[in-house]
Amino acid sequence: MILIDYKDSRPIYEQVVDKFRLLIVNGVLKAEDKMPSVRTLAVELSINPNTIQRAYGELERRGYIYTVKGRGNFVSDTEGYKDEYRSEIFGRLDEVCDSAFKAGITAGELKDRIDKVKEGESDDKD
Amino acid sequence: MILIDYKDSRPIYEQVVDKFRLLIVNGVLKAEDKMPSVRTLAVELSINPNTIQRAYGELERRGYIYTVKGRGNFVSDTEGYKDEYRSEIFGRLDEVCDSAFKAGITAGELKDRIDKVKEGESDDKD
Amino acid sequence: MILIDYKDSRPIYEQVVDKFRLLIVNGVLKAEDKMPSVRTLAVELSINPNTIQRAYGELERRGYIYTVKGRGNFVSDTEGYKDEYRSEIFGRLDEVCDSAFKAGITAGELKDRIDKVKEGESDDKD
Amino acid sequence: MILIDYKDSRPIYEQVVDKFRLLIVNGVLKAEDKMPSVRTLAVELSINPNTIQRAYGELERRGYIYTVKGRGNFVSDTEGYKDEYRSEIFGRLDEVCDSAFKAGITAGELKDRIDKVKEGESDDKD
DNA sequence: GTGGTCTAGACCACA
DNA sequence: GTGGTCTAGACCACA
Repeated sequence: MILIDYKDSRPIYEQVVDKFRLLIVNGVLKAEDKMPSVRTLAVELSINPNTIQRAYGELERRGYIYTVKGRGNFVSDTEGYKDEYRSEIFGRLDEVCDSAFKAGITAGELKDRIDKVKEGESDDKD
Repeated sequence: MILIDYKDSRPIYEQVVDKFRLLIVNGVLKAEDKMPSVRTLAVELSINPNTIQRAYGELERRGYIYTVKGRGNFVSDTEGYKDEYRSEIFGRLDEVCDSAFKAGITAGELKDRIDKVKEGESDDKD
Repeated sequence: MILIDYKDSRPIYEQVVDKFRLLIVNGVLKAEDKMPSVRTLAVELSINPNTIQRAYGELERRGYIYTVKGRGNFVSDTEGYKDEYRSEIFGRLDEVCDSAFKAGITAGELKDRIDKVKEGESDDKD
Repeated sequence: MILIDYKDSRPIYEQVVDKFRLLIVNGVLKAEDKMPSVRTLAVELSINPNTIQRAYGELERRGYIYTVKGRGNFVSDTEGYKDEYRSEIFGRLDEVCDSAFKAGITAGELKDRIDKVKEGESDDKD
């Protein structure tokens, strides 16, 4: 369900947070779904439970999951977070555009690139 | 010329590297231009000279500047790096598209957004 | 009669204790009233019976209810506890005042606020 | 500067967070002041550095301090937080009033109590 | 010296 | 079994 990339310079707990966040905002994990237990996931990923704990703590703090003591962690109602995530993506796009225009790349070139990525995407599915 | 943001979580040396890199690839600093001396810049930014040294070392390692002993640091011929930087931006765009498509954002929506950013950009210049 | 909030960070048994305690000290449940049976309440709230048992044990320990073997749990004579509860509330008020004065809030501001809450209260009842 | 109460049921890291938070919102620690280093404070309080780290992380997340890598932690500009803290206190007062009115305590009794606390306060200073 | 991450392992509260 | 806290100790990046 989740894979750690040890070549990634980002800390492990952050990778775990991001992976689950994507699963949640993209609807793979749905509201009220049970998260894997801290210990289970720790064993599965060969990671220290403390590190998973930290990741789950972060996810809880950001509202993606909630904890019921003695029972485990569960996915929160996430509809609001989907919009937030869309805004975040558009924000990232804005930054790319900004850098691009400064570097003399035109809007047309950016749009062409989007089409290319879109095609690649469809190819994957075919 | 350069401003350090102490509340930015990225290390100072990295901020310095990035700022100069942008000035260079976007043509503000041109080939053979002299870089400010380590000491001067350190004083100007109230930063430890070791940190500037490290930033310059990194810029040299990546080919953006070169050192002449006893004379200082100079901007390299950067034409090649401009292409590299363009590729980097397109790479970032690819990642944004990827996230966007997974989140159900369409190519059309992305293109509309690009137009909006483009307009904002021109407004600034008017 | 009682609602559990799974997103509340407090343990479930504690929520149950507090809810009943309020019902008792505020006179909603009166001396000699029969408490719902452990099993009934467990089913009703979809909670582990052990958890209800623990809550009832705590309520008994603190004197709010008593157990008659084979017949169930009953509300104790609670007059004394009402005074105790009043003291508790005044104690909480003392703490708030303490924080308030340290933060530069005046007694007058606190009193005005009390009046506002009082008004809101009456409005609810009208 | 800070004292840990081992009889307090709240976790140590939370006590540390609260203590510093009060020092900051009540103006004892001012913007740009340097926080004690993680290690120093750990030794001083005979607490594991990890626990201090966690407390500082929480303070940073909530905006009270910021970290400069390799240099230490510093108090953020806190003017905004003072208002927030005042609101928090009034919120706590609201809850107390709520419980009080339900328990049959009158607004007048609450106000009298405030005056008493106020007097006690002044006595301390005399 | 300063903070950041992670592991190993213990102990506790809760269900 | 489930999460929460804490310690001891290591190793790393940054200034």
